[in-house]
Formats: sequence, structure tokens, C-alpha cells
Amino acid sequence: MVSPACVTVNMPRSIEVTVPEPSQEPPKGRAPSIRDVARVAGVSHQTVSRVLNHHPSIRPETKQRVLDVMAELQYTPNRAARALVTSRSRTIGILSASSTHYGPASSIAAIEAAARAAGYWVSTANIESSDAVSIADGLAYLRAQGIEGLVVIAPQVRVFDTLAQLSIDVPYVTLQSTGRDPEHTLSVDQIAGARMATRHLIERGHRSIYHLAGPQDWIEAEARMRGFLDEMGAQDVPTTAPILGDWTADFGFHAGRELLTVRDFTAIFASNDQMALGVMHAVRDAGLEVPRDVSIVGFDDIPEAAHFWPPLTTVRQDFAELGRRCVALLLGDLDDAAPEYRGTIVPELIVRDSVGAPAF
Amino acid sequence: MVSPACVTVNMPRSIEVTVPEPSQEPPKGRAPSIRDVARVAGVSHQTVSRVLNHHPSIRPETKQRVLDVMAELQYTPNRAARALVTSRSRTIGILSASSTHYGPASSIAAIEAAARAAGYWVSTANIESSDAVSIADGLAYLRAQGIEGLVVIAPQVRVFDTLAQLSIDVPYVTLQSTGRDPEHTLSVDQIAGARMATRHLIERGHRSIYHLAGPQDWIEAEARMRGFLDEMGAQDVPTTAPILGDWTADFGFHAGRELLTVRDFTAIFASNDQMALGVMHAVRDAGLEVPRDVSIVGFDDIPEAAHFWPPLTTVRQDFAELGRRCVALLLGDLDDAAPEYRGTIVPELIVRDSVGAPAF
DNA sequence: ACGCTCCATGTGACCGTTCACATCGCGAGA
DNA sequence: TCTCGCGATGTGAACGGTCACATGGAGCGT
Repeated sequence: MVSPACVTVNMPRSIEVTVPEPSQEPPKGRAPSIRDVARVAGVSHQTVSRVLNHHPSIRPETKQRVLDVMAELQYTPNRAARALVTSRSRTIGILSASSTHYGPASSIAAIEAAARAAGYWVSTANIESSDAVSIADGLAYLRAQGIEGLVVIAPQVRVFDTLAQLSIDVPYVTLQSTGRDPEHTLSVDQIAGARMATRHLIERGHRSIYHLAGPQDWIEAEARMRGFLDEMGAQDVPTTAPILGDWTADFGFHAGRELLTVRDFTAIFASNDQMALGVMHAVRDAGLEVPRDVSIVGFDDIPEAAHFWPPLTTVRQDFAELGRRCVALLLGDLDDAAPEYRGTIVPELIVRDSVGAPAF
Repeated sequence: MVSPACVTVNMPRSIEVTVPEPSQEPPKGRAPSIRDVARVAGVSHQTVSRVLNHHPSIRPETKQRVLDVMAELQYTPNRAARALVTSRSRTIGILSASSTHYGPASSIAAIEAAARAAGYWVSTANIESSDAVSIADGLAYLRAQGIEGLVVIAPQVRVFDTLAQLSIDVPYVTLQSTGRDPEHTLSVDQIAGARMATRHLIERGHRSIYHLAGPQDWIEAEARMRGFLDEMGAQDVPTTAPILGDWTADFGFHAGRELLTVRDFTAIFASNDQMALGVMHAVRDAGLEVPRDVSIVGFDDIPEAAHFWPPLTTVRQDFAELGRRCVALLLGDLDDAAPEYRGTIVPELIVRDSVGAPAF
């Protein structure tokens, strides 16, 4: 909702430092360095470095003097120089698809906030199509930045393959539960969430339920589908094959229209809210009503879901918390801190008005 | 719609290079450097550097040899080293609010893609609240990265103030038209878009139209409001004071409910699609219908808008194009290339089913 | 009073690039 | 044939931090 025109203002790049008492001026156009600070403060550059890194053995008054000079000169540490010598970029990469959707966007924002708080930088690579080339491009872009950790919000299956091919050797995290590798698992339990949604439908009396799944190379899509299948099986409800979608409302609309030509179901569990919205549109277009004729459950609880018509029953995930934990997990590996956040995030069923008793 | 658990795999950080013919092995754990390449290729490090920078006077066969060795060693240039010596980070910063919304998220994705294509990196700082402190934090974060240009997708008014205070001296661009400073203006003409929407309503016979505006420290919110006001004035329709919102569907819902207690209007022009959705919800909750009782126009054309109930008439903006041009403009400043993209992006009225004749 | 430890600080090298400048041929013009 | 110019390449010094190590006192046990 943001937009148009563009104002640019061009300004000189150098920082004008006005030192009141004429001590030695810092060099020409460059920003002041550690040595400039040292000179003005009357200490060695190393002492300045120690102040910067909170080294314990510095006399408080020395420290304060250095700090004062830093402020006076508007000193900012040079990230490149530090990265060069330590060979640590302190950068976390995010490989993301459909970053314009609410879920990924929220997670990205949370990751960035958490990383920033921990003194890390974040670099995002968006891939438009999820073919191997785009993925490889995105990963190459991140690699060139020397990322120390990677978060994958994209079709994981292919990403992992590409990762191996490019021999990118950083710890990585993805935002969903696989079930395998529980040691390294941080979960909003997608499966549990999908089961809640499915159970809700079954409890309301539905027996013919379709599942509109997400792309199957997204592990969370797979997990939600598995949850659906598990619950259907556990309750002994006959299952039809899930329909594989692409997360968009458009797809939901077209799939819904298709499905309604036969109309052998009373409910649909969509793998995200957008697809659920599309289905509702198709239902109305067919002259039917939600939930009278068809009941619908979504997944994610995007902020708009409460205002859909009818307000959508869905499964809420805390994307922000997810992003935060993700970073905690990565940093645990990176900094050998013990990540506290391995517990499971429990999703929540938000009951609104899109589910009713079955029509037949 | 992405989510849950998290898989981490830890891998060694060093790159194992297997050089078939035992030439001198590169140093311990570090990645191969320009000198490693030089040694293996039998040239000087400077020659390698020249190959890297496409220097004209290098013999083709020398160049090829170096290229081969680079491939063999899996050499990747070290960004930090380069940034250090050139004091150019090749990084563009984005300061963004509400990055989870479709518009900003789309622009960000486009900016990142365009920047990547131009060999630049992108760093995003999200601000959660738009108070001065958050803004200052975000800007400080970006500054510490040595950004060379800045894109602002946030309440610009405050940002500009803070920018001045922090004495951040980089070229910047914002994603909207101000009207002032036409020389540096890249416009999706918000004003024109808002006028189109308003005119559409007036042409359909509406005379009592409310405007649900965005936060007024967003310049595009202001521009859309101005467009609304201008058109109303031009057509001699009496105007009521716009209502200042916050871009969310929730706000639209509550504002709509409030407005409907009086119901002295036949149409609402909302400053974005989310607020329009909220209003439609309120209208239905009041037992009324869109567009029979109230007509509604939105702004942005988010992908879901076509599937709202009723499908929303709105103004489409090409966020992606916007992001692209934004980068072109910045890079024009940065690299002294002539930015070709100063023309105006014309928004487009998408007529769907949320506007009808006035109820009274 | 001696030596040892530890605190506070300084010195110089090094990280991987680019930059400014030097060098070495070789062909062309006088 | 001598020199000048230029194309192709090499040499060494930055850039702004951190690291490993050195140094000079103060405090303290014996």
C-alpha cells in the first residue's frame, strides 16, 4: 500500500567532523578510524579496540575518555575491516519464496529483529520461481556475502539439494517441522495444527472433506497434509486425495470452481488463508453459501482473515515467535550459546464463522 | 503461511579444496584468496585482481588461465576486503514499516531483485512502531552497515527528521510522489490514482463520500488524500473530513462501524485494500450490503482483492516496477549512470463489483 | 628485598583487496 | 637505430580492524 514517487537528495559522502580544539584532523574524506580516536584520546589503537570489545582490563577512566572521543568524532566501527580480520560476517541469510505473503513476510521481519538484537545482520534473497536455477542464484548471492547461517523459507526439498551442490557449508534452519531429526527441531507443530483443523471439521459432522494442500516441496505444506491425513485416518473418515495448490487465492478460486462441478464434499480444509479465500469466492459464485453449503477452514490466521466473509475459521501460527526462535537456534550454533527455544510452539484453532454443520 | 519446526545441520566452516596436482596448498582453514589463485596460475595477485575487475589490458590466454584456476579453487572474492579498500559497501538500505503488508513487501522484493541484478546488496531494517526511537534504531543499524543509498518505505516525515539528526549523508529515495522536487521524483502518481477512484464514485452518482486515509506521516497517504480532496473539489462535491487510519483491516472495520451509526454517506474510498475489507465487513455486520447500500473503493489491488466479497474495485499499482525504478534512481546517483526511469508510472483503476449506484 | 603474577597498555603483523607506480618488451615514427 | 608510447604485467603500500606478544608497574607472599 505504499508507493509512488520518489525523492532523491544527494549529499556528500564524507563525514564532516568539527573538532573544537584543533587536534590533528582525521584524514581527508574517510570516516574516522580507530587510530584517529586513539590519537585524540592519547592512547594506542589497541586500547581503543579493547574498549570496543568490552575487554575487562581497562581502567574505567581510560575507557571513558576513549568513549568520549568516539562520541565527539562520531566514530563508527568499520564492519568490513572487522569482518576481514575475523573472517566472520555476522550475517544471517534468508532464502525466501513468496515473501509477499503474510506468513513469510512476518517471519522475515521477526528474524531481522531478533538478529539485529543479537548484533547480527540479515540478508534476504527472494526467489521468484522455485526452479533450481533461481535457487542456485539466490544461494550464490548469499554465499558471496559470506553468510554464517541460513534460514530457508522456500521449497526446502530443492533448496537442500542445491545447497549440497554448491557446497555451502553453513548451519541452516528451516521454518517447519519435519518430524525427522528431532534434536534440531524447532516446531510450530504444523501437523498438530492441521489435525486440529481437521478434527474441528469432523466434530461438526463432516465426512466428505477435501484438502487443498500447498506445493509439496514446501515441508510445511507436506506437514499440513500429513496432519490432515493422520487425523482423517485416526477418526476413520474416508479420505480423498489432497489437491496440490500454490498458496494463492487465485488457485483456491479455480480449484473450488472445479470441485463444485461435482460437489461430493461438505467441507474444505485449505492449507492457508489465501486459498481458503479463493474457495469461498468460488462457492459464492456457484450460488452457494459458506458455511451453509460448504464449510471452510484455513491456516495461518492472517490479519485479514477475521474480516473475510464470513470471518474465517483458521489455525493461528505465531510467525513472529517462530522467527525469533529460528534465530536463537542458529545463534546457538554460531555462538555456542545454549538455545533455550527448542520447545514446541503450539498453534491455535481460531473458530469463527466459516464452519457449520454439513449440508447433506 | 510458512512455518513450524526447524531443522539445523551443522557443518564445518572451512572450505575443503582438493587440488589434484599437488601445487602449494592454500593456507589452513581460510578460503582461497587472490594470491592463492595467482600462485597456482603463475601470475601476480594484481593480474588476478585485474581479471576480477575486467581490466582491458590482459592477454586473453592469461585471463582464461586465471579464470580456470578460480573455478578449480572455487574462489569467491571477499566482500569485506573489497569494501575495506574501496570504502564502498555496495549496499542499499531499506527502512520499512508494515513490511508484512503486500505493498511494502512487494516493493522490497523488487528492490532486492533489482539491486542484486546491479551487483548491489540490500539490507532491510523493519520498524515496528513508528516513533522516533525505532526510526533512529533502524537508521543506526543501516548506517553501521555503511549503506550507500537508502529507500524509505515508512512514515517519511519523521524519517527525514531523524535522518538529519543522525547526520546520515546518503542519497535516498522514497516510494511516493510529493509533488515537490519534481527533478528527483519517480512517481506512481498516487494523486492521479486517488482521483481516478474518487471520480469513479462520483460518476456513479455518489455525492456523500468518505475517505478513509492512511497515517498522515506517510507521504503516500497524504497524496491519496490530496487526490481525493482535489477531485471532490474539481467536481464540486461537498467534502467531509477524511478519517485518519493505520492501514489495517481492523481499523477499517471499526471506522466503518462507527460511520454506520450515522450513515450519512453512500460510498467510501479507502486508502488501501485492507481497510476497504474491514469496512465491507462492518457494512455486512450492520445488515447492509456492498454495493447495494454502500459502495467501496480500495487502493493497491492486492492479490486477494479479486476474491473479496464482493470483489473489490480498486486502484492497481505496480509495486514491482516501483521497486525497480527506485533502485535505478538510486544507482543513477551512485554510479553516475543516467537513470532512464524518471517517467511517471500510471496507476490503473480496476473495476470490479464493490461500486454501484448510491442507495439514496 | 626478591621474584612472581596479573593488570593496563603498547607494538607490529596480518586479513584480502585495490591503488599508485614501476618495469619490461615491442612496434612505430623520426 | 634510437626513442617514445603503450600494452601487459609486477611490486609494495594502504584500508581499519583484531590477534599474538611484549612491556612496565603494582601488589603480594616469603
